[in-house]
Amino acid sequence: MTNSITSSEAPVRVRIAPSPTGDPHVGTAYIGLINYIYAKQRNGKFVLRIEDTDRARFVATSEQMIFDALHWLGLTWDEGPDVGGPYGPYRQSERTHIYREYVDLLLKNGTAYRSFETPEELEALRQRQVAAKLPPRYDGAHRELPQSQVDAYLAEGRPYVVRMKVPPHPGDQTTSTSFRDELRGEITFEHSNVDDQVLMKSDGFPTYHLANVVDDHLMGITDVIRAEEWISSTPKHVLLYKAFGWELPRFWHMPLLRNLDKSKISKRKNPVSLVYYRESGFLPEAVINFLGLMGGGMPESTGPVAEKFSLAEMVERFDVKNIRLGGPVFDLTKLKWLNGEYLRALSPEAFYASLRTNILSDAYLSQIAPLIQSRIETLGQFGDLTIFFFRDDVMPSQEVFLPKKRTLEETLNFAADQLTVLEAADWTHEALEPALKKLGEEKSWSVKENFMLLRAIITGSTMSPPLLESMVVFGKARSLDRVRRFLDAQKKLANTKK
RNA sequence: GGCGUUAUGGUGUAACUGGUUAACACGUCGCCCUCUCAAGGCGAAGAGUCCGGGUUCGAGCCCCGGUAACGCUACCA
Repeated sequence: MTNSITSSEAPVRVRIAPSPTGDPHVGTAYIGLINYIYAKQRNGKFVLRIEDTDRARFVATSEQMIFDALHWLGLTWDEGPDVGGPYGPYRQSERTHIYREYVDLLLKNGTAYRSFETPEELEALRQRQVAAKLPPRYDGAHRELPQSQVDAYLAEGRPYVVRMKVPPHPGDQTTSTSFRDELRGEITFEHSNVDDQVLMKSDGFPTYHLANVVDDHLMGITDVIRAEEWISSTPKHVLLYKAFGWELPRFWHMPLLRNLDKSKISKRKNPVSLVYYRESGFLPEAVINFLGLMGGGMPESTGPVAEKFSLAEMVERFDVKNIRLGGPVFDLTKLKWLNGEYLRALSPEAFYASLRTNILSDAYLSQIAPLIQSRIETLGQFGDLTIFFFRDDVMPSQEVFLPKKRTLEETLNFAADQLTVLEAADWTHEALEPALKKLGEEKSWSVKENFMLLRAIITGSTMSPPLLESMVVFGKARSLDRVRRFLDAQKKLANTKK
């Protein structure tokens, strides 16, 4: 079967739909950039929608950080939770009544069903399938549950999820779904490879798949431009559009940004937080320019000049036809060069102003000053104690970070544990202290050893202003990156010694 | 394992509807400039286009078959 394509006359409406689960991600900026350009070039609308349906991973401060980061890059949206618009609300947690309504629709027309298994039962099923070398998939046990049974379960208040009934079924005998990816052509999936996806979780929140399709339709989205990782999910989405009887948007799947080793870009191997880039002193122009280099899109470039362009120039000259599908490596080396180019191009006044707003801001310095006031005898010593706030290459030697009574291996393992704790923690003194101490107790590391190791990693020294206060001022993104870079460097060191 | 996607120097990209020794940028190395380090200038090395077939006078571009990498395979997005 082939599905019809949205008529090209419809006014273009695109969107990005980040999840507020942590720091704003460089991948969000990348997809945001492409969407922004696409909309601007066609006089379309660019929508920002917050996909906060995952309660477990929700981070309260994340949404504002996403707004700030995108604004920092100069990407502005026409509709969104903060600016409103005719298709709101733009926060999925405020639309749950809508999803419920549409799920009922599917339940009624026989394209979805309730499934009453517990997570444990599903896990057991999965284990059995994996053991038998079968593809792990829902077995459809509750697909055709008798109505009496469903009513009985419902009456006893048994929790359930709603699943999509992937054809073939009485209302739809098709065995495969094809859709057009605008960058790749037709892609086909056999239904035997499409799982009966959960559409609504037992907590009443929709999954991405349901919320996404419902919102895209209700918000009049004409072009879904998203990352390649969604290709495998697209048949589910197409099936949903079909179940609702809705017209399909165009699908564009952009290549995935990669680490140096070609895996999907990840915080373990690359700074991915936009906050990190801002706080480390990258200019938004450079970041945008660099992102624009990823995956092509700009016309043939054969000179040093052609590789440097502004957001406005991208809107002018970017062409989706030029997009390359190989996953581009997000290589900091080139970004740094580009950033240097932009820095050098600044007037001395602008450069100084940038320094003052980004690195030497009053806000930042006034937080640092109290940390060292009682620790210095002349103002001239300010730099001695605070240099780690302003350096990029802090890397303690083994004699600095390794506790006397610990082996290298257990120390690095503990540092990795610290990283895990820090990643999950709210970035306040009140939250960090107990979290770290708890870890120390669990692993039998004294408070002194515990904090000293982290101090060494963050400050590069065994002597510093109060650690936790310093980390709070230094910021989560950069602190975490410092720990990750430390672990990474130690790992490489160990490998070269072998 | 299954399904899907992708494949040009170390990295990002270029190469008109197949047409000369595969181009540019980053990085690397060398030289110049210079009190140092950058920046800047000049130059060099580095791919024969994942592999194997085929079509063609001619293939990075077309066809077939492999391989590898990556993604998905959650009541995460």
